[in-house]
Amino acid sequence: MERTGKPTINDVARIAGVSKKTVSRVINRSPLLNSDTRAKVEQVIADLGYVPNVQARALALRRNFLIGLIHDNPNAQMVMNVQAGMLEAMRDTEFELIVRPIDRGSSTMLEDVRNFLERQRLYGVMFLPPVSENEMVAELCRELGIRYVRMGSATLDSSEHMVASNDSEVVTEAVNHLIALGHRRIGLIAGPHGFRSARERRKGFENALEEAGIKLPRSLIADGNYTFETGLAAADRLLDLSPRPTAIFASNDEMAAATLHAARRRGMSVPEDLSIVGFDDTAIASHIWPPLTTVHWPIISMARSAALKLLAEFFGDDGSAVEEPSLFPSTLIHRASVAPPREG
Amino acid sequence: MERTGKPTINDVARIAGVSKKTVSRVINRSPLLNSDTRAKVEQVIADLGYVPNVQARALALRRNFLIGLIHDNPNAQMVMNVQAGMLEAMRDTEFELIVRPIDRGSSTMLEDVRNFLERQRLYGVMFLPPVSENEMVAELCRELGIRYVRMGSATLDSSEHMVASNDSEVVTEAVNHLIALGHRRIGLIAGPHGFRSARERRKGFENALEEAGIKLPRSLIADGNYTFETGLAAADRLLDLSPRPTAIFASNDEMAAATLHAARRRGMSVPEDLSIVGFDDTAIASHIWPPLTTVHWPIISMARSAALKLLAEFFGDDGSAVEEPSLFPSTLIHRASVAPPREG
DNA sequence: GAAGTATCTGACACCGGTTACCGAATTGCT
DNA sequence: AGCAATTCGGTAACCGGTGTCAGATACTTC
Repeated sequence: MERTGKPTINDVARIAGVSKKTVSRVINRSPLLNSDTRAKVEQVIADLGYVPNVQARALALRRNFLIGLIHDNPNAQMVMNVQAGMLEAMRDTEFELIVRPIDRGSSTMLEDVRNFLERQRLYGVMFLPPVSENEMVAELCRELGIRYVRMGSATLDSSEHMVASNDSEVVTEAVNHLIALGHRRIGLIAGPHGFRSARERRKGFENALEEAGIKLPRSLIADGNYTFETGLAAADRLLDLSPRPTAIFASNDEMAAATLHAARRRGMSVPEDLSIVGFDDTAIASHIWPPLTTVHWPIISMARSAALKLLAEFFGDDGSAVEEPSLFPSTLIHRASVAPPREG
Repeated sequence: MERTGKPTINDVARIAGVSKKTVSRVINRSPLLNSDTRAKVEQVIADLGYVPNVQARALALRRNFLIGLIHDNPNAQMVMNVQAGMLEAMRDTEFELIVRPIDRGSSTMLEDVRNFLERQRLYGVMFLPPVSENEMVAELCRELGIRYVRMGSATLDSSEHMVASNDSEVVTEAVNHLIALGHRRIGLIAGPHGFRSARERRKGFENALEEAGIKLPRSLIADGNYTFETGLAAADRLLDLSPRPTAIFASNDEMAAATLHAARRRGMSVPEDLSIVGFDDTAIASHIWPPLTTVHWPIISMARSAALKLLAEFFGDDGSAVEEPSLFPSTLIHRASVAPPREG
């Protein structure tokens, strides 16, 4: 009998002189197995170079060895960082990453997610903001019995299902810093209303001004969408004001970069004529000139931790011993885009 | 008998009063089927909301409905763009995207790729540079009988397996532009030696100078790694030269942005004191100030096209009728980072 | 030494599809 | 009408694993 293709569990069983069920037990590290038998089977597995068939396991277990990433995020750099963090956690495991962008606006969004989850039978899934802020997708995962973790800017779920940051407080800190330098007319470029992170950051901004007793004209708040283009429009609107703001806090780095772009386009110097603070600390923040003072959002760590939460059960044994953190404090990074206002 | 969970092919067959084989034929659009039968079965499928089980099909067909993306690329924005292009092509299909970064340096790289491909039984796989330039991975796909497409900066494979651009020529064009403006001392920040794209771009650079009869001191070429950090170091080295170059071509936008950063850090004006040209036209090129003159590399289109090549067979019927292009011309984008040298 | 118990191991059905093969039904042709 | 060719649909085996449960073996206990 010619042996073609890869060896299967049957080949292993036959050669080792045991049943395939026993081989299955070896693969799945079943505890109730005689160690001699185990050693014998493992030897055969090694000799043959046997690798269990993923598809067959998926069928029998009704579960794939795939981790999903569901997102609807306008910020490419951020998505990339999340992927990097997750892949780091999954490195050298048998898990793979499957990426699924969805359309937040679509009326079939929830159905799309459901179909995706039901079809793929993922081992676990991670949601990025803003989808992660949608309570219904979490509900859906619970209903389908799928492990999930949500990433967000506030705690929305229990620790095992959440990695969050403290956006509000750190923005307050950043704005306090501007105030301490003497800024009084401080503009805000807000994020999209649908994002919890946008609301948290705005809240942090308003808290700082309120604490300092600064009354903020409504016109100093401009709306953006977390994209460069909307940031540019918002910045232009703020810089057209008279008197101009002496500092602007943009709710993410893309829009902060756009603010810098807008300022320089009209011949202003940064930070002399305008101080700028961003949020995220993505690559662009340190790449542009002057490098941006911004809030470091530890997104790679968050993503890694999220993936580890999903895999915790698989790694088993110590499981809860090395509990992954759920709150990741953001920190203010001082760079060159902030200075005292020009004239006191 | 209680019906729990999702309906299976057996349920459909029973209710429609046909055998599961017939249902299977309907699903797989088998041509030899009575249209009445087909209609009846399709009706039942619709009523039940039946969806074929992906895992079972994967097992039986020895093939998954997954498209892989294998990359080892330092440029996050580029990888993101590729994903966007591929996902666009895969939108509304039953295919999903599975992402696999690998470690080019690793001695087990080829084994890693093989294991990945063998385990996952992908429908097709796409390789990004620089892995895509490795002839052995292509050989591997042929051996395993897996559809593949390589993305690169030169034609390395037959049309159905390749999407390529014309880096060399367009760089020549860009440098000719600098020469026409009067630049004579033009620096090059080269990409890593292992990248075909880096060699093509360098070749284009050297061709332009040669055609113009400009002899280039070796010191005007600095090595980079396509990352911002290495670009910064290379730019610093070039700007330390005396006399300084009046223009610098950086082999990608990241390094061009770093050059701008380095120049401004030492108080130089761009483009007055230094002209800069980049390559890729990623987001950062238009976001920084001044916006970069750069080469637009149509990577999203390339990626979309690559994915469509992989899926061509699946879409079937017209198949070769709408042949996807394989060569994607890059074009020079004129923005504000280039001007004539300061003094004639 | 017999009975009881804990520990392994194997037979068999099953996950939900597909393919091979075969028989039945329909159609075409003389 | 009779026979072959063609089309359609069904049965059974298979893809390569896992769950259930009973049987075999080893170890205690009295």
